[in-house]
Amino acid sequence: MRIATWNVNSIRTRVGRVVDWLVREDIDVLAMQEIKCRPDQFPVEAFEQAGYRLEIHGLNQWNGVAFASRHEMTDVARGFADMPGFGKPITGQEDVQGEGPNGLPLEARALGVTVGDLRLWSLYVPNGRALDDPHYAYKLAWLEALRTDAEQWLAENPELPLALMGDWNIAPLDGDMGDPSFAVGRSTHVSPDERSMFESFSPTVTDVVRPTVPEGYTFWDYKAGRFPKDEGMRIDFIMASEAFADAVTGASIHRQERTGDAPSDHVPVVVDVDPGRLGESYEDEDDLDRPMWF
DNA sequence: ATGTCTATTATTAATAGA
Repeated sequence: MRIATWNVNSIRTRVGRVVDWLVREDIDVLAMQEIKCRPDQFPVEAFEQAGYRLEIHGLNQWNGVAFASRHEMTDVARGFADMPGFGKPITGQEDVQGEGPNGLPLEARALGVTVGDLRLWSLYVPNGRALDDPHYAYKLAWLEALRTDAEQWLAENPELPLALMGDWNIAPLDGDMGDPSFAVGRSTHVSPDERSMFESFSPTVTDVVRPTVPEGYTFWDYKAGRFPKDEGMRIDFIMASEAFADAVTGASIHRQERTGDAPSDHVPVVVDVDPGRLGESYEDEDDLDRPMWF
């Protein structure tokens, strides 16, 4: 079972490339971010003809998250319970769809689905823009709410195979930052508060890609030749619970997808999961090759 | 090199966001 996350930077611009990649790489489930469209604008036919179902959460031309899956998706959640909104306070007259616990309009940044035993989230963490920008406080509050809710999901079910996948807009380690326009400790994505916030997700969820792929970026800005100079950033992550992590058999970052005609500025991040290693299969009589610590 | 992409509004040029 191959599960992936990819910030596609407009699905309408990228549909051919994304579907080709899904089929070529034999991907079962893809979490997309920055689809930049509403569901009625999403190019569903190309995915369906390739054998994928879709769940789409898009409110306007900004943000937007979605799943493409070869398998049935259930328990679809648009946003998580404590997710804050952003913008002008809602007075009741605006054309907004949803209001956060802070009374501000919700953005399309989180979509949860269940596939088999797996609980999967496609997440587009707010960028932050600048340390003194209101979007920066929003970023930290959004992440804190996500961590709070994720901790609760796992408190209710410690064996839940949960993955929080997407564009986290944080480069946790110095080696994850190769873009000289970001100063470690003094810019967004690499500030102490953002890195502390990222660290605070552990051990609830941990990075299941880095153990297999210790180095490499997932994003290169379009500007200033960042890709040819390999001045990128590692900001896309698959963060998973212990039950999920125990079933991971491999991982990869598809750097090649930053090349060629009209690439996204992000590349896909992939994990391979062995469903036989998940908790529901422990009782299977033929599952005798499972690790003995189960 | 205020560097490049995207989408929208309004009309082939401007704006805004990342």
